[in-house]
Amino acid sequence: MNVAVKKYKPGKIRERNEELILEAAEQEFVLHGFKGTSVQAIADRAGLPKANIHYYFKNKSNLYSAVLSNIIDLWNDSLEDITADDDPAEVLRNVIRKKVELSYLHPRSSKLFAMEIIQGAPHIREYIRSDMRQWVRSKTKVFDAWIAAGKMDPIDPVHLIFMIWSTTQHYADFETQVLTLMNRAEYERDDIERITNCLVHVILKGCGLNP
Amino acid sequence: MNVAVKKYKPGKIRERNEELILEAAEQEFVLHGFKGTSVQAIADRAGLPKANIHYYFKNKSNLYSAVLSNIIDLWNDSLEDITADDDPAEVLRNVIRKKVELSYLHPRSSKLFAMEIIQGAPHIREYIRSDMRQWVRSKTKVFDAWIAAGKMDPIDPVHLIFMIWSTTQHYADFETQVLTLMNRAEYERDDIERITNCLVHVILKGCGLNP
DNA sequence: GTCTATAATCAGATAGAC
DNA sequence: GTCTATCTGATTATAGAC
Repeated sequence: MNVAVKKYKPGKIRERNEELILEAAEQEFVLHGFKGTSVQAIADRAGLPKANIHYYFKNKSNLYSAVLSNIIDLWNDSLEDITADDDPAEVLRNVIRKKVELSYLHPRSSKLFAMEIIQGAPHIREYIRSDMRQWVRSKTKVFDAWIAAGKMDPIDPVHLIFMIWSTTQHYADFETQVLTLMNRAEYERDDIERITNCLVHVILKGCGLNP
Repeated sequence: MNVAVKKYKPGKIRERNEELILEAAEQEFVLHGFKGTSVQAIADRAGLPKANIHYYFKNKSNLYSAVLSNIIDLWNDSLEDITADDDPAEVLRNVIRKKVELSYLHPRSSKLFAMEIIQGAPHIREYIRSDMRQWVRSKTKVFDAWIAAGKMDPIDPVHLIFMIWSTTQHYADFETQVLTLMNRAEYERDDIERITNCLVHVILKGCGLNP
């Protein structure tokens, strides 16, 4: 039997408060950037005294890194297990659908990640240089195999990946502009379906695949 | 004869200093956002005392608006004069080329505009709602005419425009990520050519046009 | 674990000498 | 037009009572 069982819900408060703070922090960081966000504003949004933020996360920089780390985990599981034997059309269809879905469900995550990159990626430079580069390398190999096998047009795999990222994340990052230009208050399920179909059509057909 | 001619280069200093300040401000705003940027940092970068910034531009908000206004002017001249009689393939080729070129030549402008939108477009909401929406409306009519004439696949024109914007501006906004993943220090002329050709191929072919 | 009070620093903006 | 000095308020972070 676990000894901790006798203690009164030991990590429960901590877990809940950390969650509250991370959520509030993400919102504030998206609205005002890292430097522009005050710890006070995060505390107010989380409904906690400012000092508690410093109690749970040593300082603003640590908190920001924690938020970014959560985001990277959330967006990391796509295209995970493809091989040269898979059907490229089906793989691309699934990736595009998944990315549009993520943009729909977690626009704020995408926005904060985008802001970090736009500002020169000062906090995640190393992640891009190592993990992300490794990931891209392994995927491009599969694309190259498909091209060599004549399964798709010879599109540079790296730029194809950029194209999928940019077109799908655009609906999260530029949400404000997109919705205003479409004269809508927020995305509906229908919109997501239409966007996905549109992107799948253009990108797959553009790669010489059957949409 | 102009009376001002007798005065000692009246607007010269003002013009030069305003230019210096706008340039420095754009750099700082991209790096730290509106709230995160201090007037002192802009002054330091411009090589002027802080008080001069307030002399030329009433306050930080005015300066920021001036920078954004410059950016909008710079990016505004594309797709300006297309008609239903034009060849869609040629128009799209030119637009993509022009947008990639702008991203190459003025990445900072694109970045700052992107940050403003990501943060909810607090300073340019009205511009998007009026001028930009009007512009999109007029262009979609041309696309619709092309589709009705069977000149291209029935791709929703609005999403096609978003696709062109997102894929081209990605190379400016996500410059840090793109260059790191491509293992390069900066874009070369060759890269720009390759990127343009790749985007032209996929998008045009994806729309049922001849790349 | 929680939160008030406070220290030390930095921000935007302006007055006023030059 | 230029720039130093300064006001006022906000900022991060911490100390210490509860």
